Amino acid sequence: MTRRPRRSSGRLTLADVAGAAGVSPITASRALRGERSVDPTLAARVHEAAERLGYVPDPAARALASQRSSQVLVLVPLLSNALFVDLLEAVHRTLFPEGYLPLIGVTHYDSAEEELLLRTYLPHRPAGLLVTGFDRSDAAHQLIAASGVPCVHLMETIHAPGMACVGFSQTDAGAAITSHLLSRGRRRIAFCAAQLDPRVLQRAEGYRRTLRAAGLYDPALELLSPERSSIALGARLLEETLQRHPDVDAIFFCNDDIAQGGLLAANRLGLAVPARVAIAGFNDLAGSDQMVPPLTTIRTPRAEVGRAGAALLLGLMRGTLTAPACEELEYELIVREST
Amino acid sequence: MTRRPRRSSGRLTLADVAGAAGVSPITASRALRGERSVDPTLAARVHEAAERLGYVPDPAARALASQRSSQVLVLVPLLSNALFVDLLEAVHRTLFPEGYLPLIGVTHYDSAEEELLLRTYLPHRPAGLLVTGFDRSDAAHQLIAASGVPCVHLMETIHAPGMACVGFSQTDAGAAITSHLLSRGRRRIAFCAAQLDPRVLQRAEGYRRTLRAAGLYDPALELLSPERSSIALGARLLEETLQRHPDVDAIFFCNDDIAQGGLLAANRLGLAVPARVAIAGFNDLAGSDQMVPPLTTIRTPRAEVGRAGAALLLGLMRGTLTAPACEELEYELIVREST
DNA sequence: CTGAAAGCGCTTACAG
DNA sequence: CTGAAAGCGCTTACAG
Repeated sequence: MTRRPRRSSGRLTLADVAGAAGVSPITASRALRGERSVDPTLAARVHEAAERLGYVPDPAARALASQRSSQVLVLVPLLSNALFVDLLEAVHRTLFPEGYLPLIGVTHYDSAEEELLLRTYLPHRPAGLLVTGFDRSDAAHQLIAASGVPCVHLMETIHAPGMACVGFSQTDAGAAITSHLLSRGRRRIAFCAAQLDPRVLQRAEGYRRTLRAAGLYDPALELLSPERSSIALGARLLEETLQRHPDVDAIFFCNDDIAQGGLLAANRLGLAVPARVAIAGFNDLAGSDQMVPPLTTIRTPRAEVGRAGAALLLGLMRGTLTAPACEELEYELIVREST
Repeated sequence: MTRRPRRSSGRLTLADVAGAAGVSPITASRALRGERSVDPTLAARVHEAAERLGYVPDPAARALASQRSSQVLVLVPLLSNALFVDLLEAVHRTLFPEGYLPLIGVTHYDSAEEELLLRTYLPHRPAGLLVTGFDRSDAAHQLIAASGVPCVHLMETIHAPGMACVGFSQTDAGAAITSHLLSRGRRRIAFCAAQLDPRVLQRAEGYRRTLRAAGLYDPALELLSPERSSIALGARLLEETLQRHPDVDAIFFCNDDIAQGGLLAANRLGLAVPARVAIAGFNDLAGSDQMVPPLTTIRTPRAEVGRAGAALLLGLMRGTLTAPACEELEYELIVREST
């Protein structure tokens, strides 16, 4: 019956485990963290004691002493785009089993919000950082660099030494679906976009490049809305496009949600798809295969981006990977009946 | 030019601020935390110094010393249901400005996963806990209770003293939409459901109660699938229902995503909605108003649940609220052209 | 209202 | 390979 210390939290500590195992706390600490400079017999005794007592290390104490927490900050623009949900799921599946805790931050495509999230979370000394794309404020860049926290950029690729990233070519993917529309004999191909984040603009570039090469580029056929992407907006974009340019015979929507909205508007207006107008989307989101007719789109490798990005970060955090790498993944054209 | 201490992290500490303000670290700590037992003049000097130096408290040190972090663990079943995204957004908007950091955990409707998340995050000593519903393993319940962390239950209400919750009556809402279908003259009303989580089963109860009261309940018209809810599944459920029971004249889908899928299937099959079959959903998710025809549904107050739940938790965490309360919010029947 | 001391539960850095 | 000491940067508990 020992007297309770003045400020004990009642929590089981490393000292308890060490005592039970008959070693010093430092040895127990080393054994539990898997440092291999520990006698296997002692290590086994420590593990057995920890197991038996139900010991769980205190993350706060660990973070304070080591200047590194086990959390990984993941910054995504939005949760309402299923794309990022798939990404986050893959990140979680990769990081969590390895002992890292993903911490989701939502920026709403707003660089001030992103900066605030960084300012708020960086003092927690996350073990790693996963961010979407490259487009952020200078202050945000500096915060990340100054923190020294390993960082991987997701969804886009770039050719810059020292930058770690995993993504795919948004531009090429935009070009691929435009080429597909051309191959279907379409000549007046419109581009409807929302949000206008960097990746959407890259898809626009792919569209322009392809149509210019075919001598069919007409800037008037681009309808770019800064509004948030939504099914309702897609409907409006289709209506507006066809009203202004009745000769349009195909529309490439920058994202499946507005494409679905456009398709539903066509259904409502009694416009035959693809006979009157072909419709293509981007991302292959849930429901696109259930539209009437099913939607042609680009299947983007977001789960793979999440997995590979997290794996890359794992290497950086553990120091097993020294040079930051950039991985470019494949997308896939999914041709369905809407084109 | 002081010599750098052995293990300094280079970080600005409370002692630096205190030194600059000419007070002791404890006084600086108290001033910064807004304790009011501090001379206003000194407090101002501390704030000024902190501001000038750009001091940011170390969350790990704070958590270790106070046995409480500023994170709030929020457990939701899924991120792929827009319902929970809206909930999380509202929680973030309420908690973040008050200095609390929401930490999202996804359970996938799996009690083992929920338990693991709890075991993993509870040692971080979150300031509060927000969980979805009441249905969890005994072990999970005990973990929560033993942690002593204030907890608010979201989305459902219950009559149990000591339980804090914010939700609405899923049963009544299910009854309301069923009544609406009856009022439209429908007599063979089917219920199609997926996921079968507690809240879906409560909606089923509302459906049964209403049809029994009308003398029109037929258990054969319930199609309950344990699969995850999806647009594709909704299509299958509609097809199966109408094939087995050609006399069905209305379907109440337990969630808008399967309702949208059912509606699209009806479009595909050329079934007139609502003439041949009326279709109703639940939750009023994005796109439901854009369907052809637009979908009748129940608008659930998930953002309000998130806001009120977080506000309740705030009171509990700060001790300004002593008795846990239960708040029941309103849902709204949205009648569109599909019924 | 203010402060010197102790402590939160770990890990680092230094010895051996 | 192992350990005693010191330290991470705060807050609590006790005095005054």
